[in-house]
Amino acid sequence: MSSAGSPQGDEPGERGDFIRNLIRQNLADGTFGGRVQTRFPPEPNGFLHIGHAKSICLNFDLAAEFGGTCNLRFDDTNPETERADYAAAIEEDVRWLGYRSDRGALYASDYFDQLYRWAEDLIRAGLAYVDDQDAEAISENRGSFTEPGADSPWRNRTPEENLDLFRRMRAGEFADGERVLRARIDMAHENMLMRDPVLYRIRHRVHHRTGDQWCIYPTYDWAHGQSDAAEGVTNSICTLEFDAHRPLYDWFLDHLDLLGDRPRQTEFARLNITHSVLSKRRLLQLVEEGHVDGWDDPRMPTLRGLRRRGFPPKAIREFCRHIGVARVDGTVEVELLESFARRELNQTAVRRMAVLNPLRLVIENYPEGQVEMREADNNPEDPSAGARKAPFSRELYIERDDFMLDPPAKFYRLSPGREVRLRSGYFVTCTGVETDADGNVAEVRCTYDPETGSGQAPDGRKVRATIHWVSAAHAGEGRAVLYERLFADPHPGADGADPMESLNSDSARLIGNARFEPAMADIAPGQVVQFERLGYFARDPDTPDLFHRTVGLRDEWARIQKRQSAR
RNA sequence: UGGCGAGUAGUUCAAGUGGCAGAACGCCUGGCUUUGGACCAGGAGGUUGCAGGUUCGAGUCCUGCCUCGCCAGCCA
Repeated sequence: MSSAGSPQGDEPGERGDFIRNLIRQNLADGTFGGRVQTRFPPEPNGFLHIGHAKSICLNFDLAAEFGGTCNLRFDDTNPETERADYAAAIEEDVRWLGYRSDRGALYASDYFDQLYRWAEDLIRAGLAYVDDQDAEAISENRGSFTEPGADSPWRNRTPEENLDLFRRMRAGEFADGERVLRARIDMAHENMLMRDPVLYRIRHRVHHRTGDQWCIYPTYDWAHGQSDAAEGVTNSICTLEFDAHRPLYDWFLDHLDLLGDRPRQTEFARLNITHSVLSKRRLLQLVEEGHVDGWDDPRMPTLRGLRRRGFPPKAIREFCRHIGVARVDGTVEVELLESFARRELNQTAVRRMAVLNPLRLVIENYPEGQVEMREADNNPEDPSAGARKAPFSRELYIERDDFMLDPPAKFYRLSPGREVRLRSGYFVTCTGVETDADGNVAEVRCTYDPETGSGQAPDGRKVRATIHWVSAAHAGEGRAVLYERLFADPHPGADGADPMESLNSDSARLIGNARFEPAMADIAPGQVVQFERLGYFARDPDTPDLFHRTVGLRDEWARIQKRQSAR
């Protein structure tokens, strides 16, 4: 079955994206002895977002599809920015997304000893040297895109001298920035990254795992490939900006004494989403400037934000599989993510009636004081979800939007003289309204047809609309937040603009006086429920009376209104 | 300015190694329905960045050009 456009297939021999094709080819020619091992390597210096999810899903799915393994490995080579609590949060988020690292959490810092030994090997081979130049001088002597760099005056030190100096660096004899260890490659190389890259820098800093054991720390380039090799990674998958690092990645591994195969780096395009930003810097700015309530604000594209918002992990996984991988930068429409949330939630979320903007409805011919329990399916898509009972009485609340005194064309809901169905209740016909001093509709009057309790009229007459309701005397009260796009512009910051300029000032609208049917009490903290006809809402984990709108239902009437007003 | 990477419906991706340019989301029509939801059926939407060339035949191969992204941290 599926091939084009649905890369989630795991049938061998099926065509797919360039990464899967590569792995299949490796498998066929025995490159890694039939092994497939990947890794997800975040730096523990912030929270994971939907862009990371793409990488997580790719790496773990690849391993699962080809019978391999995938590890979570923290790239913790820079003690200045990293923290243990970030690492813990990342582990939690990966688990929440639905993946388990095959060997628990691994750390680049676990390889500091091995990395150090490899560095000494390189020095002994005359391929690395200690440079006394400061950062500014190194930068100046690197040259430019069009001009070659200049050799450091310390480039030709003997291996003995380099070894001595490097050991003294490690022993703490020098201050931060006083010396670095550099690879001895080619200061005129057309790839700037090959112009004697820095391997170690001095940082007298406490590391969140190794404490004060080290005062020299490996750079990303020196640590990454070797960490991959150390743990047996076959396919090291990273984003496009590391493309230029690949020759370096290979150079190091080619000049070291490895136990196993040389891992292979492959790059793919990172994810962008419309009406959002994903750079760490912008996300941090949103939090620090108070545009959102924190890293787990439901408007944030962080996994914690999406979780609080009610996005099911499965929907995120399916989304990531659907968008596939390529080497072209692009921006996915946020509507696609939402459509995956709807698809999943439609199958799994229980239904409840909630009225967000209450309008009193009085049924004139329904006996005062009478209450009957109406049965309603928990989920029409899933009979095994059972049913609940909702109290029905003479005075109800309906949605203010479901009534119009003077209805325009194509408005099928309640209006004077018109009959509609109350969901899981009876047919009612509007007989009139009560208005307040300002002439606003304060209450709608109607009569009900006791013969329509089955949902159908015995005489076969039809109604065009079914609306939701709650019994006024039995309703619970609560609050709901309606979210819109955080950024009004689909591409915030495009053409050099400041993304913050397009912040949507109305991205969170609080509804303070929503009314719920009593069975809303069954909804657990964090659980997502469908408010019938309105959308999916997640009960806040900490504030039980608060619901976050995950995503609305498709709204045909809203679309008609939009079209009419556009005319 | 040098190097590398990339250009296929609005968007994201497909289209063994030259053989009828497709899917999903979005949009439009219709059907069905106790959610104007879901579901079902259909439709619109393409000069495959541009210009040449090779070939019976080019999204795919060749040449030139254009546009976009990344690279001059002791960040990752």
